[in-house]
Amino acid sequence: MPIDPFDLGSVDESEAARPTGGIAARAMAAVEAPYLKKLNHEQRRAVENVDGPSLILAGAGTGKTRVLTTRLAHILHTRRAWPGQILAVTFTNKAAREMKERIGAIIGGAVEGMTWLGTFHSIGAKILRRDAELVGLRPDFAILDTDDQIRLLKQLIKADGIDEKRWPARQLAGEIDGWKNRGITPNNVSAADAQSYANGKGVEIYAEYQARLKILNAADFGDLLLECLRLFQENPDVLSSYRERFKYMLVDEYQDTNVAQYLWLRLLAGNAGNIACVGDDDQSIYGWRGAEVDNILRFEKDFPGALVVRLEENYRSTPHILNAASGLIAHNQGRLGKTLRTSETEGEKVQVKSVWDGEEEARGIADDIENLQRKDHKLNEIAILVRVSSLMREFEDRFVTLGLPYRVIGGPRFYERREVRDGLAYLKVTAQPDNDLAFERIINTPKRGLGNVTVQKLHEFARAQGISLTRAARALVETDELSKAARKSLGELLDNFARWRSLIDGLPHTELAEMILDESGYTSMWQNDKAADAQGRLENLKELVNSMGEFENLAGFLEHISLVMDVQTAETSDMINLMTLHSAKGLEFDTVFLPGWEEGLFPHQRALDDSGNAGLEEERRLAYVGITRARKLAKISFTSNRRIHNLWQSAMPSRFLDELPEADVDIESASDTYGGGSFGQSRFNEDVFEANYNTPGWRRAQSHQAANPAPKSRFGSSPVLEGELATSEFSDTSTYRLGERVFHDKFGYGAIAAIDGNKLTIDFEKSGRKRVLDSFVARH
DNA sequence: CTGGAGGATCTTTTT
DNA sequence: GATCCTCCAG
Repeated sequence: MPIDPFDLGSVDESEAARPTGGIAARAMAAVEAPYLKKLNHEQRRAVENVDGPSLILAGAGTGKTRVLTTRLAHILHTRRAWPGQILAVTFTNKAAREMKERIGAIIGGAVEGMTWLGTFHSIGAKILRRDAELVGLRPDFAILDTDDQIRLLKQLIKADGIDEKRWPARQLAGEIDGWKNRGITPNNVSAADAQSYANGKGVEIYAEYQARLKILNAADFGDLLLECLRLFQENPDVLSSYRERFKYMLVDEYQDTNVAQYLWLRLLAGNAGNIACVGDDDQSIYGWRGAEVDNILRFEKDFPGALVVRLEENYRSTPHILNAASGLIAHNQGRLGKTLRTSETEGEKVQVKSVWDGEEEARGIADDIENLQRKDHKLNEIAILVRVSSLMREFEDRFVTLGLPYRVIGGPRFYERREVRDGLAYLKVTAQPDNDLAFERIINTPKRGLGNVTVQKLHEFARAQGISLTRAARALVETDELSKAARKSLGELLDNFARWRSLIDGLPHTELAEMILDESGYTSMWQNDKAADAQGRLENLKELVNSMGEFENLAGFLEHISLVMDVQTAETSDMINLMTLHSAKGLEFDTVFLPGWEEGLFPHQRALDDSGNAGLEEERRLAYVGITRARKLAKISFTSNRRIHNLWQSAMPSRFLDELPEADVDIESASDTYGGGSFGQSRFNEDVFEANYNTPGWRRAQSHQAANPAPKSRFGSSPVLEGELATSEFSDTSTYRLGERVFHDKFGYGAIAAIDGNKLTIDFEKSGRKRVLDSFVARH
């Protein structure tokens, strides 16, 4: 509800007088603005201390967004700044959108004046466009996405004679992104970093790549920040104009900032900046894409005298859920430390359940959901949070079988689908004739006889002449350089583009888009495709054209989609929510299922291998994020057997399970984790096991286990039968004796505690009691 | 230049 | 299991 008595929407920003937060205004504010009444003591401190740097540590469910938006409203209300003088940055478009909506709800129309509210990248792009020439670009530069980036790098790698098999472009793209995230230009890549790709050649290509971008008049996502930094550093006058403009700065999710963003913020904030950063070090889960938890841990050093407010009153979860999450996260070393509390007293314990395999896990969770549904639990209020998206499949299969409605959040995004990207490429070439990457994408899609040979010739010519591909094509069509067929085909394509281009101003852009897709043959390409998904692709193309309707013209649409890759969906029907732990951050549900808590999967082996203890701590934060999404009930499960890449692996319970405080956890004893069950047996055969025990992951897990023997687990002690192979090829009675010491490839050394036919129960020294087949152990 | 076969690979995800 | 990529025969 708009409550602003000053009607900021009508204030004329151009008038000479600037709001100074004068005595009168402050006095009015002191009369206790209504929006302040809804806040608790800590929140109020965070809102009212608007001058000077402050760090707001907002634990999960402590009203972070409310504080952020109220603080903004407070600045406006007390007339300390105009809407256009506040810089407010978020990470995602979704967050920016939400913030805008919520501020709008407090201050009304004045939110439209907040022109500097947006993501780091969109604000970076805006700043760059204003002074593009100063960094060697034109104001209409194109923004490349990851796909374009990789295709461009491939060309450079090939041109440099590097074996692309050995050194994939994707890897170099990752390295370059990493450098850009850390604010590193080609000139100051460290020697050690440089070695990581093609014996140091990576840096040369990085430099070539930057040069190419300038020629193409393009910037990638990293450049939107990195080039901004250069702009500020090389042009003090530009920097100071922005410093003067931004009276107040707000940063959301500060724990996710990377070095480049950090430098960007510091430059803009200056020494005495009124900068407020909101974040939670315990929810930093994006280290793998450059986020530096260190930024938040170091805040007080960076901004001496900063006010630090901890929001610890949790309004979301029950005490057991909070305690379980707190107990878990307490195992991390590098944290600022917060203790969440709640005034609630009731609630169920966190449940932990052990199951045989992924199928049983999905079945169990689906059963639970049906039971909840009978008790009128909304499906919308249920979420399943998985570590990796490949785990979603089992659940989807089960839900489809049962007819339970569900939605996948995250997942492959609309603008990343092939057909949408192709369609966009046609539009881009029409609007931006020199967009080489877009042109190359569709030059032979649909097939029109313009293959590698032709494209290579165009490239050579374009490079030699220093012109773009379409210009090169235009020139070569007039000559005999190309084969007759290619010449004809290319000529037609160019004529088409010229015609479409001439219609840009004459035809509504949605109609033009339809025309382009039809006349280029792109639509019929999919119409003639017999593949099952062709129909869906055609619908996506329609949707693409539809979505253009909201924009004024083609150029405006293209600018929007290069920065906003997500599509806002107004999904209202009642469905189960299925997503990765990463995309769950910021959301909350009454009931949350957390499947797949197994060593190697969660914590993920790759995180441990790549980043060691830091990786482990990030995984633990991810677990913390998962548990704290739940308001009333959290159900964790793990399997004994997991199929990964179509290979069966036996799994150990996640170490995180042992880190949950016992008092807050209920262990649901394994229904049928081993032996005798009606399922599971037939899935195993010796081949699978052979394969299993030889995978790299397996060996890795073993060496890891040997290096850090896990403490005896409350969960690991339930016996697990390794492969139910009780068939004729094994003797019925084992030749082993009770008490004999044996060695098992996976579990290590142990003593035989019981013998049942060819099944042995063994007390392993490192992994507790297991049931295994005698053929998997050796006498020691 | 095209299409199909065979091979390698496979966290997380935003902009 | 699925996808993406390369290689080779037509």
